[in-house]
Amino acid sequence: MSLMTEPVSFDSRQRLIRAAAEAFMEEGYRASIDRIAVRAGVARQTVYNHFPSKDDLFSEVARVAAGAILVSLDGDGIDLRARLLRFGAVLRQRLIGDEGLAMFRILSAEVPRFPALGVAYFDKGPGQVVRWLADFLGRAMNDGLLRRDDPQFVAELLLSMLECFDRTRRLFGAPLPAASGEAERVARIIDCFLRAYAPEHDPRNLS
Amino acid sequence: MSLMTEPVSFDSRQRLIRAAAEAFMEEGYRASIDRIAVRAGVARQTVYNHFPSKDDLFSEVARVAAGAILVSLDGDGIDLRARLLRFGAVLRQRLIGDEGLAMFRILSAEVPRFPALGVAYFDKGPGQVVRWLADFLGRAMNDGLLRRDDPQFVAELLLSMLECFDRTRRLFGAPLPAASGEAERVARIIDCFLRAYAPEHDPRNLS
DNA sequence: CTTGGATTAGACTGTACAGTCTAATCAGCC
DNA sequence: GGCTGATTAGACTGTACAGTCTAATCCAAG
Repeated sequence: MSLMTEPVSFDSRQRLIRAAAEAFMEEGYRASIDRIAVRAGVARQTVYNHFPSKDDLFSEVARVAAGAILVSLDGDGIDLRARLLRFGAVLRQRLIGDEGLAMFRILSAEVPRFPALGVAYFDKGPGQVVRWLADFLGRAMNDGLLRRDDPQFVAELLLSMLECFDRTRRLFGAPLPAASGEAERVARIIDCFLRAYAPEHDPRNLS
Repeated sequence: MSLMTEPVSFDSRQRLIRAAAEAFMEEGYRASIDRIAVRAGVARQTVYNHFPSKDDLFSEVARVAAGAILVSLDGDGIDLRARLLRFGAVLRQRLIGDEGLAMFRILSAEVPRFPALGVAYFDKGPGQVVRWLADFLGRAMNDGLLRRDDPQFVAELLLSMLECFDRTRRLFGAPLPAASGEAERVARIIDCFLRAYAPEHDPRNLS
């Protein structure tokens, strides 16, 4: 998590942001400027040289964090299921990994005091993932690989399926369901999704 | 916010808990004992007559909140789809309604400081809903109304589908997808679920 | 009326913190 | 060397707050 010590004051700004992120993730907004400064190996005044206030530092941390949850859908040449499996596995790391979880905690808690920040974060982070996924799924529908439906809705549905209650569980510190490894869980979810969105070719269809 | 003035000191404990819940939902853990007391129409010392510390008051609020998110699956006599629709609609009120959202925000943020509380909340609230739903779905599987699978997994999957990214969206203050009313959204989700979990060979359970 | 438990306002303590200010120091660069 | 801008430690201010204490007051039940 922490970078090895670089030449002090190479770029204290980056180290500050990183240290602040860690501190906020551990302590929430309670993390004091002093502790953040110590963590960054920097004087308190230096913090204020870079950021006018704690709120500004926090906003900067959130901005960086938004980029950190992006998951691409790269993977030409492999089939739909394999691509979704890969996507799902990475997405779940982002959603229920320690770092993503901690960021989610503090951001969702503080958003009421930073409304604009909340929207911006959503838009550059989770919202962006939805857009990419919707785009991807829309193309798969056009290729006849998936049942036709509103891609945005389907993307959101798939994302929540992948989350599969595990984020809630982990947020409250409840143990994850004993069973089977991550990979298997992702596979079960994706297969369930593909069953629901199989192309309509076969005789019976509802709609 | 305030209930009509009851005979003062009828049961200041209940009024305190309610006031504290409102204050915590608005301000997070920042809500001060003083403001909570004012809100309850009570002296600060009275708060300490009932709860040894702010943390204890907070824990009590969380305990009450856990019970408030429960959703039953009552509804004998109507078919599976109708029951799920009803369940889904109520569940979504709990998940993405203002109150549930605010509680989720503060609880998930504070859980790291109250690990036992987090687990207890999960167990009496969300965890209980999962158990009920798993039980219900398990019975539907036995009745041949649903494809056979691990009921716990399916319950969790259905819950996350119902949440459908809307909680995340609302947590960050992003607008809900313009489209169609709640009822239609629930129906789309439930129908998608029923498609994925139609009995394997004889799909005969939609209205 | 009297008594006892709950309640009240308000003063008080100690702590944590954001943010400012200053004077000294360090770094690279001419 | 000497200049410049960033950095440093530490003192300082003002505020918010949890929690305690006290002395007065209310209220219900005997």
